Amino acid sequence: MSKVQLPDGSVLEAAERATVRDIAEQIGPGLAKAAIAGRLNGESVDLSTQITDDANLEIITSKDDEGLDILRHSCAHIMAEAICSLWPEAKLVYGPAVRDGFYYDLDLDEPIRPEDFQRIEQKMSEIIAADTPFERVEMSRTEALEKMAGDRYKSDNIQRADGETISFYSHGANGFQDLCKGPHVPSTGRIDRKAFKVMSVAGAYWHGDASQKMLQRVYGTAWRNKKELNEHLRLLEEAKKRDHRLLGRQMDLFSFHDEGPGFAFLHAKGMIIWNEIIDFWRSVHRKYDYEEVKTPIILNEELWHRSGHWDNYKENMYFTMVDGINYAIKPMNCPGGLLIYKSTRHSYREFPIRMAELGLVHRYEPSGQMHGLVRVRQFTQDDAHIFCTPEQIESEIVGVIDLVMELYKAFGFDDYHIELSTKPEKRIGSDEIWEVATQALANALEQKGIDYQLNPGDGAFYGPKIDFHIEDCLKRSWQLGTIQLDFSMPERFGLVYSDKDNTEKTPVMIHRAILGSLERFMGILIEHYGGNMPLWLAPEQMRVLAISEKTSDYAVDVCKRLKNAGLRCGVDVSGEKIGAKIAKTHSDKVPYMLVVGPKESESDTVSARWRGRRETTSVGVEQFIAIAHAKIDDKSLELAFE
RNA sequence: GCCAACGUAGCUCAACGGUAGAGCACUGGUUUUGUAAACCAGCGGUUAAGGGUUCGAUUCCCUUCGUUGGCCCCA
Repeated sequence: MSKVQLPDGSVLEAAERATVRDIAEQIGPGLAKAAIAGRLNGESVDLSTQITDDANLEIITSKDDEGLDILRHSCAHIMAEAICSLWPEAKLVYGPAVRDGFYYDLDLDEPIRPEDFQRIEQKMSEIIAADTPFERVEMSRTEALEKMAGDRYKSDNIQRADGETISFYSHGANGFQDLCKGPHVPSTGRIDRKAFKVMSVAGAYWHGDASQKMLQRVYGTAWRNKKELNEHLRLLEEAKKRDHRLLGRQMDLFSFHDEGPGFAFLHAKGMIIWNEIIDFWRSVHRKYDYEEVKTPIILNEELWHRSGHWDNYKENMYFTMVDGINYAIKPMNCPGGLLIYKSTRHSYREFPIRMAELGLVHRYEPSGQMHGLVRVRQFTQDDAHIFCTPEQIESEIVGVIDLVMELYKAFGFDDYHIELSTKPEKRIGSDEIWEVATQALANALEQKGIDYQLNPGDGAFYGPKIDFHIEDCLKRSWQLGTIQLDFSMPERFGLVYSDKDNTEKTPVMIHRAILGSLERFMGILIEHYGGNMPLWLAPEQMRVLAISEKTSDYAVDVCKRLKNAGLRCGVDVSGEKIGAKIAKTHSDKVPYMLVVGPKESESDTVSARWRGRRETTSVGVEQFIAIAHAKIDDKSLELAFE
């Protein structure tokens, strides 16, 4: 007889050889029916697991996130069986649950094609309909290795598994079995036949190692019921509409061409957004006491040998030759900044020197990496290099974090995560220096009370870094800002300053970018707003729409007055009907539509409606100008007035 | 870079071994319009590029380039 404590604190007596399922039944038949697995002393287990001792137990249903994960993981097994029955030569590698679904990696020479998905789904449906139980078999590691001898993937998985007990799960009439630590749903029928879908297939390296064989990774999605699946599919469709690549074309902001893969062409409207971002960026940097510099794009190759880029970054660089001399196209701005520093003598009294640069860099990216504006081969970094004394490091980093927060907040980004990346394999500088630098970054984060994720081995080659990441509409994570501490570069370049005691010392250098790449930032921003840019960023802030050509003159006049007031105003005096003009303006995502007819013409007003709203508001022209200016100055996200 | 798919008019997509089509956009005309798309006509393509198979290729095969989804990397 064991005592089982439930999450609410109550204690149940468990009968001899009682299973998790039995306890669920003791609690209530409804729960027993909904149960998927249990959490026994904090560990996830099958419903069939026996309770042998006093324990804490929680029943997991599909309502729990973990329950959903288990459901998806079981669905991955079902898909694996389906695929193996269609392609008996397929070797299974690894199939976990992931966000929104699951995948299974397979070694199979014949490519699985999207046309095959329906066949796979059909097979999965049959397996689910058969509703056979998932059965767990345990054995020792040695036995498991023997059992899987000849299967390099499963043998490898066994060797990597924790603990000495290795488990297999089987289900289905044909005895499909797979190495797995579980837990699983009690039987295949617990998956909703109408709530899963095979989504895509892609290549994936074994162990993520590019030198290993490429496997086929089949992605699927699975939900509690059909309604949730449909909602998920709908959200994917919605996300596609927010894709900056699509909006960039629709809104005429930028384009890409075969003549320059990975090099963005910014159109006139895109440049308006670009310049607004930069104007704001400059104003904030002035406030934080930064100076701005500009360094050349092409510099002698020798400089890059000195900086360590040649040894550590050559594969990502472009080179050129002029007058028989080798030059490199800069992939980073730091060496140029160092030369500026060196061009005059420096005293500790000047420190910290905060030298910002909107620097255009080129980095060679393998062709499969490019992605709209967020992954390009040429981009503008909102870079800065801070030269300071060791004592100033922490306060400078805190200052940069404050600046990051202020900039992100203005764009409405509250949802980002921070990573601290440490010493990589390819690096310059001593271990001791790395330790000090890494600690300084960690201290600053802790001082600000910021949660962060540790990324061992992911630092830049010259120092550890703090990165700021944000997600795009398809939930892909992108790095924006970065703060990198560097003790090595100043030494390599022989940077010095005169200290209080009149000795020469080497300054510390902090590299930082906040928006990261302006191209990427703009791409993320477009998705963030779904193309509906706030007034201060909108390429066309308002458009005057004439009811008919009879009021064209007034419309043109109003537009002119708004332009003279510094507003970005357009006018539509075409022969279209007013309904068509409104529809067009709306699809162009213009914040304000100002309709004018004879009535407005007489009273010097406009009939205003704003993006997303059908009602109109009559407002005087001068009054509207004042309202618009106020909203632009506030960087307001809200268009409504009245 | 690797695996897979895709590339047809400015955009979104048809046609799939037998003369390449539609909607939107654009141009001209009719309409003079009161709040989410009036009507008519016209313009627009060596079907990404190159090679091969074939009487004939947009369609089948190969190569290159580009794009998309992943993997590995990264701002």
